[in-house]
Amino acid sequence: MKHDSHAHLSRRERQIMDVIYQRGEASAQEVLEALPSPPGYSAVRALLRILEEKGHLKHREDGPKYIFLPTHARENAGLAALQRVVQTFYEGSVSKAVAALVEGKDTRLPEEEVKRLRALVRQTRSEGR
Amino acid sequence: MKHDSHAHLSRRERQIMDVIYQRGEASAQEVLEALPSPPGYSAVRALLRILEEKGHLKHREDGPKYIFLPTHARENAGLAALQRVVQTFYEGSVSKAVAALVEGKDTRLPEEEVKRLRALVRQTRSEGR
DNA sequence: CCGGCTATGCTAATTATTTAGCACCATGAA
DNA sequence: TTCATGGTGCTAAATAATTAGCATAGCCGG
Repeated sequence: MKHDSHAHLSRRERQIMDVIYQRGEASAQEVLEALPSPPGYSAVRALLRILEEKGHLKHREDGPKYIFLPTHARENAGLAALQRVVQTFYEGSVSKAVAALVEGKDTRLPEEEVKRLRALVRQTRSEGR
Repeated sequence: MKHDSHAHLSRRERQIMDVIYQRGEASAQEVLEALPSPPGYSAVRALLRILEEKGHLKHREDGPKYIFLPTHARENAGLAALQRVVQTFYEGSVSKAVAALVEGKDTRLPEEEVKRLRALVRQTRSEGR
């Protein structure tokens, strides 16, 4: 488990990665619009370039412009983030974290979600699956 | 959903908050030891003071020294962090996030955890609990 | 062709973060 | 008492992050 990216990214870098993960991919313009207290356009592009140099982003060209996307698949990055949270706030206990999510005051889950959860847990095998 | 603390903390600040959340509370010395590529002692204390000014930490005195602890209870901070991750990486779907956690390759859950999960989900009611 | 628009790359300046250093206070041992 | 130890606060310097500005290239409409 090497990529604790979040630990070494700067604030803006993190914000930008979050935007891109959330959308899947984004142009400089789109990133700009999604940033809190957005800086100038060139600032965003500089950061995007840096993130690409550091290996967190790559881009494809769409006509004249660059569309940026993460080099590490969303699933992996998401899992890493989740595990980090579980580690930091829930003593490494997945069930405590899930409990918080499910019972949390802001989380009224739609019926559909609850169904999925039940199905999920039913299938779960313990250590030697 | 106000406290998206992580979005506006600097790198070191975040690292320190993580250490303190993980341990519950800590002295400057303990924080220092837990930090990755640890700086000098005064650096740590400066950061602790700043975090206290910003309202993220408070301290109590234990003999001559300060023991720092978070102002926002672990549960709240943890839930906020979880929700942020769910939002960023799983399109807001709790069940997708849980699926990742439970099926993730690094997560072989101990039997005990699985039991708790099952119990949890059994009790879960959907939107109007 | 030429000007306006929208991209990009790069550099330099500004601003924020991070750090070390020094002065000070309390305690306990010689 | 006197000094070593281990804590604190504050300030200024070093380093890193963030930003704006300017030069350039492609494309489209007049």
